[in-house]
Amino acid sequence: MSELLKISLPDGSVREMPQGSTPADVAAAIGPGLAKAALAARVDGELRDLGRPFTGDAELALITSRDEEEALELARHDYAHVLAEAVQALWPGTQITFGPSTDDGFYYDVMAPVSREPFGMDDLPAIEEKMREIIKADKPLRREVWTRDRLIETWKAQGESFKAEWAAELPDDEELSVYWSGEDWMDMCRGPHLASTGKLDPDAFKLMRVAGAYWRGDQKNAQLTRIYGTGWLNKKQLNAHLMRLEEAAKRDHRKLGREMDLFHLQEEAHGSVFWHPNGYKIWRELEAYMRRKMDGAGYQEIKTPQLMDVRQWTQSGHWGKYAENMFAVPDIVPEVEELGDFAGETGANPKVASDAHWMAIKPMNCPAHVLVFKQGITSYRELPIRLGEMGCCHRNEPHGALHGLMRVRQFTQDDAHIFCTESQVVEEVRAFIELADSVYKDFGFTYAIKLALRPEKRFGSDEDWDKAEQEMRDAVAEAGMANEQYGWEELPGEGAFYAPKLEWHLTDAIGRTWQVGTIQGDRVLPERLDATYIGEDGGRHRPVMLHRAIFGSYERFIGILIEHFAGRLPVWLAPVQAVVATITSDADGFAKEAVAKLEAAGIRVESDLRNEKINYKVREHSLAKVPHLLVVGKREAEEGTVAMRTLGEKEQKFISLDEAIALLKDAVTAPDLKA
RNA sequence: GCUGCUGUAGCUCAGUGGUAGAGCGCACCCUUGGUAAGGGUGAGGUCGAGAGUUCAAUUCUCUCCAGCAGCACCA
Repeated sequence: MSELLKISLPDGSVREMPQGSTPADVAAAIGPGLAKAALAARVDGELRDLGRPFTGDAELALITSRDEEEALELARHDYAHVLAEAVQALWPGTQITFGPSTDDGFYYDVMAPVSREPFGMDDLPAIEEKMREIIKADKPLRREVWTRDRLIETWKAQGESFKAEWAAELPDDEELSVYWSGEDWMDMCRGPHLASTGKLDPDAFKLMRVAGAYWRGDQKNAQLTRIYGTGWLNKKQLNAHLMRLEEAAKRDHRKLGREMDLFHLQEEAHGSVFWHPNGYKIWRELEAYMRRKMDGAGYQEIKTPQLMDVRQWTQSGHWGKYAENMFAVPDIVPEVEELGDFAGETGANPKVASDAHWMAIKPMNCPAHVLVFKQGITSYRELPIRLGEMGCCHRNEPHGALHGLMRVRQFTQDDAHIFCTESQVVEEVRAFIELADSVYKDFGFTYAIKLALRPEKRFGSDEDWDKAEQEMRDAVAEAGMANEQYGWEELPGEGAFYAPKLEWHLTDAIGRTWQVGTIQGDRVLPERLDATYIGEDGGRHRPVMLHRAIFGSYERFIGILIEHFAGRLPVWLAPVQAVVATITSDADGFAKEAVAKLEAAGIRVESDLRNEKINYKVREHSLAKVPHLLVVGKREAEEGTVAMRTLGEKEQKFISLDEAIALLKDAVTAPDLKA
């Protein structure tokens, strides 16, 4: 009976181990270093505890802190358990419910005992201290399999009504396990866990905040307190994370937008941006840039209606699927008496007749682009047709999702749709990949390309999806980007319901990623809206429609730029590219002359003739992130020179006004216009 | 949309059951100063909106709105 188990390792070797062995035993057999470093095991592809015996021959991979993703996940899950243990140790009678890991940490939902108020921020330091004690005690974490009845009874006996309820509802086919922390605390958990609490770094976590949560996310249920923490493998990682948060706060585009007077938001139009002159200068510069890029790439710009009859949206399928996120408008002229209080100050709603005919504000541009394509008869000889639009769209986003420029209700896309034949798809996608690459490089971004594959709920046959996905792969391969350098990755299940989606994820200056560009091959909408072209054979054919964008939305892209550059935009985008500041009023005349010349040279320049000291002016314009400051005093006025101070540089240049103009003219040139 | 927190001057924030304060900014005056804050004076607020409790509400209660954090969502 005591046959040896065959355990295959990632290097291809096979180790024979006695029955009842655990991954920990294998680690020990390989070497003491590995035994110490091992955190968990992957057994036949499933993450397991080190101490859980093999049930037969198995493939084993040992997880160490070098497997960062798994190690972090394990550590965060363990921090969550330690958090729960700490809270119960401090306040016996606290009920625990559920505590998973999150993107950068963990949380646990708990319910304070009746004897005290719900937990608040003030309680966090004490909980952290207790957590450190538990970690330092290095309590072994031991798995046991229990019967359902025993679980339920134990929880009931401990007054843990939530856990008892949950235990009763766990699926039948699942082995029910508990984990002991030492001998005095246990929690029901599927695992896996680290071997002991001591595997966690007591200085690599921090409790961040508390928030309310309902049991099972349902507001009819009891209200719990969710305690959030961030957790890492070591203190260095934690500090880096905290630094990132601090740095991100400094770069927050909402804060910088106010300080730099770029835009504002207010409740009467929440989710829609009021662009100020400075902010709109950035927008116009970007728009002009994108027009040049798209004109150069064979796109034709169009402009389509903001409002279309609801029946058009019904036909395209949007009304059925997204009506609740669309804005609809009754197609009526309000009569004066119907306006009632609406015309006054109380703000009551206008009356809408029950038989009003409804229009909807466009949430996207594609149906209108198909309608443009469908005008007249198109020959295959005209394809591909690339229709672009700086399309202003409205989506009624969930209110809790709105966030500065990043998530808005009104936005403008650098949108375009390419109508082409089946055989042109790969080449069009490849050309787009290169266009996108040239744009992101102009802004200094690195990026990853990912392919979002078919979702569960989808239109079309599996063969169609096979083909559509392969087209995208082929195009990326032909562009030479299906590799690690371009972060190439496929994301199963994340595509749109009608098509796979290539996505561009930019990495910003502090390592965050932003999904901006996308291209999707769509065969559904041309079908629904009956778009056709005449083929070589004289018959009607369905074009493929490629939806694509590079910035995504102007609003969001500007937000990303502000955060990426921390407000110090490249000179060609800076709202104010130079300020001429005087030292004394003797130089006012020369300053005005300099401003006039700079303006004539196409530079966005302002003068600062205020009765202030030069120190004050330097400080103010530096804080305003003006890239170039031209200081003129009596001496410069007499000599026709300027003292040019560039943001971020210590040295200033003493040069003639003409030299300064030449330097600035070069500095403000958009990257695509540089030689 | 869900949960928690927040809403006081243009901005950042303090404060109070008897209708409010600071710093910065702004205006005016003095100062003409050579590279990150010169000095003085002054203006500026229906304390998010509505209702309730109260002799009295910016303050307490409720409802709504918006913002922030997280979650869910993102064609």
